[in-house]
Amino acid sequence: MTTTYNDKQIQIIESAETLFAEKGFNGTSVRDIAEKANVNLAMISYYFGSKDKLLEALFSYRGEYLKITLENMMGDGTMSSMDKMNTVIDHYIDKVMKQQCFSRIMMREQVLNHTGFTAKLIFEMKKRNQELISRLIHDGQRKGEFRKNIDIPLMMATLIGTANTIVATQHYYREINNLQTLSDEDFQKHMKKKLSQHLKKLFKAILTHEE
Amino acid sequence: MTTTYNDKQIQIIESAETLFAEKGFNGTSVRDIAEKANVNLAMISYYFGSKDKLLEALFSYRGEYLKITLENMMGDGTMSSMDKMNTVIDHYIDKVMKQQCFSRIMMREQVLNHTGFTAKLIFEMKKRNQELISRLIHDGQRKGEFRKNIDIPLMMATLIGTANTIVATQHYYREINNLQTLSDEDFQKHMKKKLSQHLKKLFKAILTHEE
Amino acid sequence: MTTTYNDKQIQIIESAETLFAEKGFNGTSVRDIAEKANVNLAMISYYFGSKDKLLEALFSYRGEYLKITLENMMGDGTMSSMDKMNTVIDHYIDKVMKQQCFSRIMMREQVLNHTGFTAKLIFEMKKRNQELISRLIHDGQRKGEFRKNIDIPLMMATLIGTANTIVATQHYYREINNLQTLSDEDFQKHMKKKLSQHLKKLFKAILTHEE
Amino acid sequence: MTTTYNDKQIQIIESAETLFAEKGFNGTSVRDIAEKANVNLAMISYYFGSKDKLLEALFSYRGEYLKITLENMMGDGTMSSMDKMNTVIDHYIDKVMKQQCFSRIMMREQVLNHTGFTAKLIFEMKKRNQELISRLIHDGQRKGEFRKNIDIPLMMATLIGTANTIVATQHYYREINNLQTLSDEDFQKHMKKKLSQHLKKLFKAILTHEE
DNA sequence: AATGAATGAGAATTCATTCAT
DNA sequence: TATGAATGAATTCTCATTCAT
Repeated sequence: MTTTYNDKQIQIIESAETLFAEKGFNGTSVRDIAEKANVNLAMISYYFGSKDKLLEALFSYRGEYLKITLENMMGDGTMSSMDKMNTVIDHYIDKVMKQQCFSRIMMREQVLNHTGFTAKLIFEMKKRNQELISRLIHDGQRKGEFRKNIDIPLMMATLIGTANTIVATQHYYREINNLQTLSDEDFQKHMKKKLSQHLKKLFKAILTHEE
Repeated sequence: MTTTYNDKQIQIIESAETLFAEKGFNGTSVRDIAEKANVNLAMISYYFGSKDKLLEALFSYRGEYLKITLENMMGDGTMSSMDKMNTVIDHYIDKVMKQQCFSRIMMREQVLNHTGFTAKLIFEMKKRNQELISRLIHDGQRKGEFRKNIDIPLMMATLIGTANTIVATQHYYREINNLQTLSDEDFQKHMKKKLSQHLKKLFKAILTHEE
Repeated sequence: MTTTYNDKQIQIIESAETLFAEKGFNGTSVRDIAEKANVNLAMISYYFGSKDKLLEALFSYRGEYLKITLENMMGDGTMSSMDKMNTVIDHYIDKVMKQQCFSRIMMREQVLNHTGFTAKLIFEMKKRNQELISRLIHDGQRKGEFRKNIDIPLMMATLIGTANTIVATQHYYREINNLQTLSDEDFQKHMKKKLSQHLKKLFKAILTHEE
Repeated sequence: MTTTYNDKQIQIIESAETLFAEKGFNGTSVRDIAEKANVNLAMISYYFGSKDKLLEALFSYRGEYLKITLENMMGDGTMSSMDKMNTVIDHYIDKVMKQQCFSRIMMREQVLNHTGFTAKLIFEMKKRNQELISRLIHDGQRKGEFRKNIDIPLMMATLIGTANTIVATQHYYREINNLQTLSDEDFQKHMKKKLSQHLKKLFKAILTHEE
């Protein structure tokens, strides 16, 4: 099922990713991509058929991430549900930060009235995540760790919305907190830690505090 | 400073808004806008100079909202800081839900590496909001209502990210919660109430709970 | 129903006609047409929407011919059926020779497995002509002028096939008959006369001779 | 002189023939042909050099037909000239019907202002046929079977034009005569018989009737 | 002998904008 | 003030062909 891409194709996909993140899908021309990827213009059609199909390829290239490790963890009897949730949070943050470009693209694309392949893919990712989280939460509720009446979609929106917003506007965050002196790497670490603490705190409040 | 627009111009701006929200800025052609607004194609260039300038016009048309009422409230000595914060939350939710199209556009545009007018405008909105919130929080801290060490940008990211994400993906929310039978209006009310409760709970946790 | 075209449009249509006749529809680029018509490349899309639509326009521009005069003649009680048929023949030859380019295009296009507008238009022309002829023939049969058992489609194929083939290969005809010394105009006249005599003779044989 | 083609080449040529007949030469891409022939794309260039050369190959592959049997018949002293002519007619019909695709292609290509190989080939075929027919007719005239003053090119145009037109538009013919219930094979036989009768009748009229 | 990968040239079309009126 | 007509530039994509292997 999972397509594998050769070096040239990956080169193209990753160049496209950067550009789509910077200028949007429609704002990026196939010419731009060819130039950035250092390949012949026609090669993009040759390999992917069309610009749309290239976007699809990008989604299947990036879409696989995350799944497996989390699903393994779910059955672990030694971890508390809250620990599991915190692991999920860290995994999600990790993903968003590792795939910043792709996250931007997804964030943008999900807002449009898409009907195509990507819309379906985004929907499926969402659903899969939703199901994972639901199971986790219901487990926690059964064990008495989590309170009843949790609005999962809202909770997810907080996870996704907060992480993506802060990453998308990280230069504001850096400026406001006077972190320009930090190296890029250190800043990323710093932001990641802060974001992790913040979201864990929020989730604790959502999952355990009585009204 | 604030430009006023005539009927034709507003017609154009609002048509553009809907289309930009649906199909993105680059995905919308000036022709589309002219058609939707029922005006002559050339009139758009005539009135706004260019498509970019039209986007700017949209931002200044929609950007004004919110400011004043909140600024008046700030000085009010009879309200607790938490009440004020809750009012801000409701105001923001209100804005996002009333201006769903515009919110989508902003969400999309803020992600791009813009260098133009809109980037500046978005930055200024953000800054103004940030300052408002900062004042409010520092007041609360001074009065002992709020705890120390609050990461304001992260908190803002949660407000903005959660609200926009849930609005942008409201059809998922509706489906998952089996709310298709509600009228559109009732669904909006329902979502708004839930979102308000959710965010207020989160803010309470952020602002008052000890680690 | 009948669209009217402005000067620019006619200029484009007629340039396209010549080129389509010379090099075929697919062998002609929009660029070629624009050049020949001395108009901007984009104007063709502007006026006709697409190359296909331009072909349609050509067909409706040229397709009207012939109809009316013949239909008037049909009711004429003073003419014999054979006279009427001879008039039809002359009209058809006239049309093919006046619209040589268009005739070539039709001849080519009718051979393809078209499914679009032009196929429908050709079919309708054929049908209309067929009906006209059928009425004429049945009249003649009722009056005892024509014999029974006439295969009308075959007869039509002879009319259409002979006229178009001779026109399409007129340079052979000219060469073989050593008519290069004639002026173009005189040659056309000559060919027309010969073709007319030939077809009338054939039709007389078809319509009146006993087996 | 006559090239022989190996299996792969014939596979390619015949696939090309079908496609050229369906969609025209310019409407058919080398990719289409490779796909239909189930061969590698590059093999077409490899074997034939270019698309144009492939068309030439098709013409020499199909062009040989007919010649020999007819030339043998010419010298036969036992047949009347009219019998010979009828044999030629049947042979031609046979050829057009057996090589329907190729006939369509020839019909289309002869209409274009070609200057290349195919134009020459078509011209030579025409000339050869013309000469054959001329000899036959002059024989008949010498023997008193045929009348004087026969316009051979016009007569040929009737043979070629009628046969090709009826074959190219056979679905009309079938529909109009309500022959949809016949099997394809039976319909072909029916059409062939009718066409043969029709043309023989016409030729008799041309060749023998006094004005 | 055969082919997968690659490409330059050119295809049709759409775009935002301009300009004469 | 408003607009129909027009256009240069850029878009995506397809094409026949080549070439290293």
